[in-house]
Amino acid sequence: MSQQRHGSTPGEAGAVPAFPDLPEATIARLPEYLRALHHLHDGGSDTVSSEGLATAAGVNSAKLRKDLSHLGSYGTRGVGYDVVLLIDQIEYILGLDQHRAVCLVGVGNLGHALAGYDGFASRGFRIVALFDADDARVGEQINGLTVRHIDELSRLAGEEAIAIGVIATPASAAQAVADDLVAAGVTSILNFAPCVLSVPANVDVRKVDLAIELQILSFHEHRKASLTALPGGFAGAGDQEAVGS
Amino acid sequence: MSQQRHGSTPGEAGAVPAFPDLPEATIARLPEYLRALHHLHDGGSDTVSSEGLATAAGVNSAKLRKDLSHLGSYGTRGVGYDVVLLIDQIEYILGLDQHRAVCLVGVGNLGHALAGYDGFASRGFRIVALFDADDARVGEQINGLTVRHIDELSRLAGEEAIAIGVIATPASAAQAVADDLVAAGVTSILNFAPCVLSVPANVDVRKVDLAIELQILSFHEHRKASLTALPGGFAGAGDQEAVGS
DNA sequence: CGCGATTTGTGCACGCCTTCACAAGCGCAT
DNA sequence: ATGCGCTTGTGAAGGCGTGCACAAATCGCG
Repeated sequence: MSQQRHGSTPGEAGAVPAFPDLPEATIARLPEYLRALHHLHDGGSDTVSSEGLATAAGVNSAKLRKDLSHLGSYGTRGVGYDVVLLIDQIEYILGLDQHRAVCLVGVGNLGHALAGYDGFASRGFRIVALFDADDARVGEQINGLTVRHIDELSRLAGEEAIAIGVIATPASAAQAVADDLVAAGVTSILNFAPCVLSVPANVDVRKVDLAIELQILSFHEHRKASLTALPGGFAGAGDQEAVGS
Repeated sequence: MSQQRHGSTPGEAGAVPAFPDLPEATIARLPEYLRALHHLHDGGSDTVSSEGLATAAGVNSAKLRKDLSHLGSYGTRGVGYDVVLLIDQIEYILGLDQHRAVCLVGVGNLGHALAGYDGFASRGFRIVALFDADDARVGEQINGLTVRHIDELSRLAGEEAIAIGVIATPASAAQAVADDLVAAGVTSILNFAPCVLSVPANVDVRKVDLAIELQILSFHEHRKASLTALPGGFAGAGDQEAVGS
């Protein structure tokens, strides 16, 4: 869905290049397919039908087939998809065959958990550095990494190419950190701070706001509650509808 | 955005009810507007134009106006929107005026951080209970709450109505926990476990998978890398968009 | 009181995404 | 070899969301 905008591709007409420009919606689902495929692989499956994989990934089978068709014909009619082949293919498209270095800025409550989160390492992402602006936290050891001061970020960038930066700071510090990351050559940012970041067009930003998810659920709770309430009449508590004229 | 499906509304033709059924895309943006509005309010603004609010929320102004128009006419032409009025209105729609009890299951690495996350409390969500299946963790004090065993969930449900459950367990345990939550009367679930949950139609599930976000960023990194290796060389990068804030 | 500046609310067109439905292709049994 | 059943891949239709462009409405000022 609408994450922050990223650079539109120039209208270059590549004829089925090594990189088909997949619909954004498809890209967002590929990791889900990948997870389901790994699960099937662990369960001993060699092949899987679109119906089976769709169920495992929680989507419609037609959608899944169309998604996969975008990255080429890797299925066999009458049989299904080769699990291993499809895993390799999706991992290639997602660029997971290359281990991307991730750095994490902000080792507070959330950042601390992210630094130790198994789900990153188990899917090929290696956190190579932790940063914080708080001197009290600098030097702390987390999961085998030492927290460094944010000012050292630019120096680290010279030593190791960092592709992805994760921001887990308070909102007030996030923009400055983003600027630092961009200056250090980072071109992808995962932002957990509840604020809008301004970055150059060539930098991708994805935002995860935990509270927003709860608020969306809250809306649905509110909606469901208003439905179970008696349908006829009584417009509930919110009677602050000032009638204009 | 395709989160897990939730119950379709019966085709009842309510004429501008107290609850306009907003487009899902709009709902997902309302919390963002709300955050921007609070920020403006703290800054002393009484009114704000659609252009100003749109910039603060990182969206198009036409989109913002259309979103807000769905919940009624709360703006004044030639002037803008009354910040406080709009805050109240959005909070009402999102059901944030009612404090919803949240319980959290799984006090591991991530769950621990979530239990102490300020962003929940500061936006009206109160975590009232923590659960875990690991006896070694039961009894632990986190942020003033005692971790209880998952089996006590049903008993707590009798005492206090829990609207929202947060699952922060490993994927292998998530479905069983979801079943327990549903049995306890929970009708909204926020799932951090990387798996698909199966729940009754009247239960809403939203999923947050941190690793998926990284994988999507990885894709774009891969894409960008394959573009720079292309003909015209160097696609102009450095046009930072100036956003005063 | 009237006029111009300003901003909201929205009709409309466009594009993306989803879903259906089916032809094309593949393997297997006979 | 041939036909049958199964599954993929895709054309087409419909729905949803976005963004433009403009009419309607309001305020301030002379």
